[in-house]
Amino acid sequence: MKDIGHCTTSCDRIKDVLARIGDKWSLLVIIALKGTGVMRFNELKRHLGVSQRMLSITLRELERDGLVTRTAYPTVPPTVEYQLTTLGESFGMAVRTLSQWAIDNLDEIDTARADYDAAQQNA
Amino acid sequence: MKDIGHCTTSCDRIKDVLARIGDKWSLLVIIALKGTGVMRFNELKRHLGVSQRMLSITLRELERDGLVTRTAYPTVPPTVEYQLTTLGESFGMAVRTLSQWAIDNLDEIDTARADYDAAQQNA
DNA sequence: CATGGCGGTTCCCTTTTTGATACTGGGTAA
DNA sequence: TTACCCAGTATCAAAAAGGGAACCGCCATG
Repeated sequence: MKDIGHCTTSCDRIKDVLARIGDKWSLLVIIALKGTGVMRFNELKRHLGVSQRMLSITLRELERDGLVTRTAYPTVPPTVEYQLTTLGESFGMAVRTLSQWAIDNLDEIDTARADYDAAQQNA
Repeated sequence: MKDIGHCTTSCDRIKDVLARIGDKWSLLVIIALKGTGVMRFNELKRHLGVSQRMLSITLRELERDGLVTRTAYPTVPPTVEYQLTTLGESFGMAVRTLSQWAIDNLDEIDTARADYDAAQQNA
């Protein structure tokens, strides 16, 4: 019998949502779209340095979750544009808080990490 | 020659910090400690439903990054307490924005997902 | 004619991550 | 005596994530 976490109120929901949109590429796509507004597939690919396979999967999931819209124009060569939905924008705001914190505090983390490693080496 | 992303200003830093503290267990530990104040190892383990291996790794990284403190008391059986540092508290604030968004919008994501799947099945 | 670009999908292979299990050691409760 | 608890560590197996290349149709360019 497994020990099921006693965190039914919010922990499980957070776990759920993190499992869905908490991966690296999803967050980076959201951030990119939030900054640029609308982007095409290969534009995102070059911008993020992500493989087309991962980008394809990531965008499909984000569209499925209602965070981005996909608009295809029947041109040759094909043109497909991605942009955030209202829900996606709202998520982008929350992500922005996190990424801003990251930018502001990365140096402090680096320092703490160096200190820790130095202390470990002496021990 | 690989295509190196043109996102040198903030994208790489965000990528860095997400690689460090953006994983599921780190975020959940931060949230748990933020809510409870101080917790012991097995207390966290039971609360989150995480394997001891992952919890051990996660806590060591969080301590290394200066986000949590680890205090061991030489009792028998051993007692080890974890709590957020000031930096960890500050990170907790940013995480809280994200987790609150998760709680508020998970239903909407579920709906969008169901709609998408239904539309796919008809196609 | 051959090549390249767009926006993907599919297959294969490698790397990374994660979970489960067993072990430590000493005190304490059954 | 036997079993359990805490706070881990070490090891192995399974699963997931991710990269690379090949392929699609179709048009423009060299």
